[in-house]
Amino acid sequence: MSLSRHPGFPLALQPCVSRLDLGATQQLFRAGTPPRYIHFVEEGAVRLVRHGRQGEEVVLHDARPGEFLAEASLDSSRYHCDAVASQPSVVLRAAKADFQRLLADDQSFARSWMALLAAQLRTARARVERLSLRSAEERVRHLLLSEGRGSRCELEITSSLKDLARRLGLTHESLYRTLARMQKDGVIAREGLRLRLTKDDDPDRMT
Amino acid sequence: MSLSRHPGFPLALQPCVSRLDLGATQQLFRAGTPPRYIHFVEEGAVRLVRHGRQGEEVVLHDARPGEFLAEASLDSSRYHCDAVASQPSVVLRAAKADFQRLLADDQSFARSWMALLAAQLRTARARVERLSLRSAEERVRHLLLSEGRGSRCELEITSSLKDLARRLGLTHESLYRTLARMQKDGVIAREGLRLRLTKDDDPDRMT
DNA sequence: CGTCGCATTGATATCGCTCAAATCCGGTGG
DNA sequence: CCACCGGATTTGAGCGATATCAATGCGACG
Repeated sequence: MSLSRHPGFPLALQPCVSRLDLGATQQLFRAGTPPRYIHFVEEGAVRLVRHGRQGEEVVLHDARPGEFLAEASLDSSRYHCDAVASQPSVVLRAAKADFQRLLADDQSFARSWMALLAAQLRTARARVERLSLRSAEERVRHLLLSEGRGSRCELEITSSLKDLARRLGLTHESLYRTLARMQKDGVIAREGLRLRLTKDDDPDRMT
Repeated sequence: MSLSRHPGFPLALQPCVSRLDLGATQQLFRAGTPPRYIHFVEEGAVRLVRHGRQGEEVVLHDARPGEFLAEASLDSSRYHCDAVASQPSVVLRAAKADFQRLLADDQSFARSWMALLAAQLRTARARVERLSLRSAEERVRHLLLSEGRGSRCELEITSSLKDLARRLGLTHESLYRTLARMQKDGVIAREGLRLRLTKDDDPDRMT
């Protein structure tokens, strides 16, 4: 089997792996079913969603190339969410048993796996904190300050602004208006999908 | 040393642990310094804060009892944020070296550590999902459905309703009103701090 | 008692949601 | 090459849910 590799995919796991090609909106697994594989996004994007009563969907996570899927479900008996490709995607998968054997046998693999879990936990908690903010502008600022790079907190939006709005718990209209207002007020600068804070004039600076 | 235990704290780690009492606003560690301990909140609350250039602070997370602090710092050479007690708190800590030795030597501890990370990841994502709901009533229903016990999703509130409101991303006034309305409408029943759903005429309930 | 914090309810303001419409842009087919 | 289409982006108007401000009752605690 020809297995082209993403750099983030563990070498040790490659012998056990198989590939899946998913069309957009194609489902990978479903909430309530028992997990039998560990999945890895090689190309595209796979969305973890849960559905409310009226069919409203909540995006728990949008996994991009280089990420594992539903790490949290590995040791539970059922998936707690649906996984759907949000665009044509390529996914690698390995049997759960193979993965667990590797965790037990390969010390360094286990370490990097724990690091990965911890990193995802951090970002999830940052998101909780972000969604606790009441105003749209504060959420945008929080996003830039916590995920932006460099002294200006520059951030390249990888998805559409519409998708970003949903991740921020806003409607896309609100996000558009908020970004426009922040830009007009000189708080941020925008070049296409690249955002950054503009203000570095420290009001408390003496002399 | 008398080491009273939070149920979430791993048994195997207890011999290496020491306690810290923190006053409100007392700092536990600082961004940029190398991590030397793993921390666990036993009582109170510890806030992870990152500072912008004008001293504006962004709360990345407010760690409550039963949570580890900055688990991801195990692999990085420096903390990426400050940790400050937001109220008088009790924190357990173990030397990073002890912790890592235990992870490497004790297979079952490593497994339970990964399970703990995964469980915390799940609850964090459940909170993200909850905060993505737009109405106060939906958030309360989500809380009961995802954390309640039994067929009626009974839930005992351990903190004050005021604190609960903050975890739900609401003001306490809104929560009071919402609970009162849901009770009047017969959606929930309330006995003090015990809540439960009264009717389950929900056709597509998940569980 | 007096004080402090939680719980509760009322009145009003405000921000984001909803519905609606115009524009832009990339892709697609004639 | 151009007309058309669908989705993203943007702006407008109005409404409603939640925040905000305010007042009161209540229980704990010194």
